[in-house]
Amino acid sequence: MQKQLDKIYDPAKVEDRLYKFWVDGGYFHAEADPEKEPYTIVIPPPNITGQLHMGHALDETLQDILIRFRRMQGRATLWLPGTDHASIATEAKIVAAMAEEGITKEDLGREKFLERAWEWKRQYGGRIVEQLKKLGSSCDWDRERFTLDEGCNKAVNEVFIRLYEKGLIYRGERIINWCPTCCTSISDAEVEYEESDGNFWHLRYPITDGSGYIELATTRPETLLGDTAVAVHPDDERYKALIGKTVTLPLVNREIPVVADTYVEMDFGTGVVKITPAHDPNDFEVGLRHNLEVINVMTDDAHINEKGGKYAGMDRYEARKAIVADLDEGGFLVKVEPMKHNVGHCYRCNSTVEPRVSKQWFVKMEPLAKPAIDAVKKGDIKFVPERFNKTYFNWMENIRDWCISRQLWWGHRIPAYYCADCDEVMVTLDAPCKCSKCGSTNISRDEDTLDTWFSSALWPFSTLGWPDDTDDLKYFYPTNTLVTGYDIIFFWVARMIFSGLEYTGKAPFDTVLIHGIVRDAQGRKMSKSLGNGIDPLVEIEKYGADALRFTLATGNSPGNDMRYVPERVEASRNFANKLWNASRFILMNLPDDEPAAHLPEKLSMEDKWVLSQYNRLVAEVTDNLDKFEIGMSVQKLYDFIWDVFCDWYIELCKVRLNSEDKTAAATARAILVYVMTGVLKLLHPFMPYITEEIWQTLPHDGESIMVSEWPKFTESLVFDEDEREFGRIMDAIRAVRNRRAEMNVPPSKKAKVYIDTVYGDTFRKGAIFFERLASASETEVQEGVEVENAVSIVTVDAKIYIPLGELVDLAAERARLEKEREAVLKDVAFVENKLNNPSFVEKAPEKVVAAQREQLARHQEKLAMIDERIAALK
RNA sequence: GGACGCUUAGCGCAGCUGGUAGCGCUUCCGCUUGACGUGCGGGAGGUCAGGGGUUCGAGUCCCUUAGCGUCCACCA
Repeated sequence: MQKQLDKIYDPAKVEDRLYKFWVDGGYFHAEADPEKEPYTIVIPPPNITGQLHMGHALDETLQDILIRFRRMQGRATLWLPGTDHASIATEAKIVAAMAEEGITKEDLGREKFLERAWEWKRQYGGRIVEQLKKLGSSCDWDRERFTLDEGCNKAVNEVFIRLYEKGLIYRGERIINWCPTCCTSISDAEVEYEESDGNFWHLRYPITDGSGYIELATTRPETLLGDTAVAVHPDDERYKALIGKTVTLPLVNREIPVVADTYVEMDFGTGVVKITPAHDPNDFEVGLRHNLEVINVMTDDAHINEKGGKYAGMDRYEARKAIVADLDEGGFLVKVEPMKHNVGHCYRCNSTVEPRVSKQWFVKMEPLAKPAIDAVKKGDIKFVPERFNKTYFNWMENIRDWCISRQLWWGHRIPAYYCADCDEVMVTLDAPCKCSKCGSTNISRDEDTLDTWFSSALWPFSTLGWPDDTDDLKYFYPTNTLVTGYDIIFFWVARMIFSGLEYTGKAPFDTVLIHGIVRDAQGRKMSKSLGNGIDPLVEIEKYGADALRFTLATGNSPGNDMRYVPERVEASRNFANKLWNASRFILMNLPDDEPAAHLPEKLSMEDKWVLSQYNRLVAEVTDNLDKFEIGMSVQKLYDFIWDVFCDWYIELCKVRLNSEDKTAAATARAILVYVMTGVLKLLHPFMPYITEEIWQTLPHDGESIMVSEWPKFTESLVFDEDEREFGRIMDAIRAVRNRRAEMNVPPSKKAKVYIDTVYGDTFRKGAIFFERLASASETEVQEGVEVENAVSIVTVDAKIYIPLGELVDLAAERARLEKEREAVLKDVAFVENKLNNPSFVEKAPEKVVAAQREQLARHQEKLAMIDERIAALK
């Protein structure tokens, strides 16, 4: 059987086949195993409406790296996947689709609408899941969940009822953010503020007793219709006399009081504020303090309602125009001042949000926030990087009650029932057949559903069976790492933390690994409107999933944004190809009956060198992954594989592989397979496909690399002395190459290399490599040897001569040596300077001082050799 | 108004607990070297944004200034 691989790695031929192999093998599936330590990640469930984008690709890649790493370490590893019902986004899509057919939600009715929504979910909800698979994500698909499935619904109801009974969920009339397009309330977190150009309309309201006017200013003149007071600061001398009097509201002719409230800033505007309790959160508070009437003047779709008199029926902006015109005409408009101010927009549809009073359900946050803050303070939960603690604290410490009811149908329906006769509110799991208070059967269920994030907040435990005390919950919960972007800390992470603590008594995870967003090559956010998004699936098709993953994992540090530069994916693709060809080389040299990776008894200097380097790599990569330093670990793998293994070790091995010495060749093969196998394992979490494909082709034990054992650092495989020894050879080879390149000698022009060194044994062992790697025709190692008419090269360890015949120019040789001497002198001076500084020697750690002394000795040795050589040339 | 981040080679980025600056791409020179030209060898390119401080020693810690960016709050 001749093992043959293509010259170029073609991911398309490999990926789907291997993914199927993994799924069929059940390697992604996790079971509670008391013998093992669990490791759990729950996926941030992507919206069913979504398409895979680079943000997902990054998020999934990081998770899969951690998951595959821990799985190979022997942990019972669960990556729990699923999707989010995304109430607003999904409902909006379905409503839009229906609009094309000319039907509305109301036409269909709730039940029919939901049927349609589920049908839509069945059709499109699976799309994103299939896309996740393309990345190579090793999720346990047997446990796939949906935030609106039965289990999640059970958890949601349980939580709602418990919190209600505890008094932490309440229903009340409060100012909420209303999206007139989505026609629902949204939470504070769902409002995005954007600075925009507006006007500051200065108005004057006549004082009812005829004594004049009071001037004030507003950015939303249409809310005048709902004004129920005018406020001034109690200490404001200008207006003290007016407090307690009334003014007559222009256009409306309502008599409203002038109240004193410290909320008013005397220095801002005229120091007078019109108070519209129904349409501004601050005004609402003022209204409560002064017992003001609350007049809601707007409809659900932001038109003026019947309370607005002649303006009723107008859109809010039409009304604004009309009112301003009427005010002007009536002499109530003093001036219009252009002004920039922040306007809130719905994070889903970007409509301008309308603050308004509405009867909604809220979660009382203060008692929940406190333990959630403590959990992070105590270190039960760690943010990586740590700076996000601050973001989190800042939000949690200033949090307001969470508006959780939504005027939507697609979502978890609120388990509250109302008696039409006595207004009793009943919050229960099962619909009551009669009122618990008056016995009436005239009962109806709350029409509203819950904020999507209410169910997402329970995700780490609802997916494991909570509220039932299941075996899975006991074993896999609390989960370990949560991986997500900083843009979602408030929406999701914070809410999972207080939810987990409140309902399960445990922090839902111990670490939150935060990543940034993936931007385009120019650093712009990828967006639909800009059309600058890069489709991960297209990239996978072009370069392979491994290359994409590798790119996203490289040069990326936690919490920071990154740019997606096409050249980088190419570099990753090239790296995959490099690895592929290295394995191709090894395979070409392997007999059919080659045993799986093992270490032979008798190792050469270069074997020990590479094993040492490899072994250190194992330690470092493992350590980096333990600390979530993913970018660093991947960089080290890249450097080792390309530089140490391919450019050096494979080249070195060619000598033995081609020699007559069968034992030597076998040793080289064994080390090649050993290191390659180990490196494939270390690389597997980052590049799962190619590593599996190669691993399967190489001699191996076990079914799949993904369930093979993660390499362990082995003390006995550190060979300091051999590393040092081989380092001398490498230095010398590099010096020879360097000199030849400098002199423009083509590799085809070979010449004998003479080496004068005190490290005779080392250089005799390494002599052959000068032929392989430094264009030597033959190599002679001899202490004190001197060669006439040769190019000379000095390293710290050796003087090297290459008789290059007509190319040798002794004057140039001398000049070059003089130049080199200058450079070494500088090095000597630099180190000497340090060592001559008494406070350095005194205060610096011994290790550092010793290292500097050694450094100096090396510089001096080199200097001495250069001097000798210069003397000889004279 | 508050908080945070970034500023390192032409470009994109690393740089962990402070000890004479690294990677990829680009660029220049050379190479049909029996794994790979998606490659090999060699080179050029940086007063680590400015200023101050701590320290024997700072890209790395502290203060400060500037530019860019993000988040939170929000004065009607």
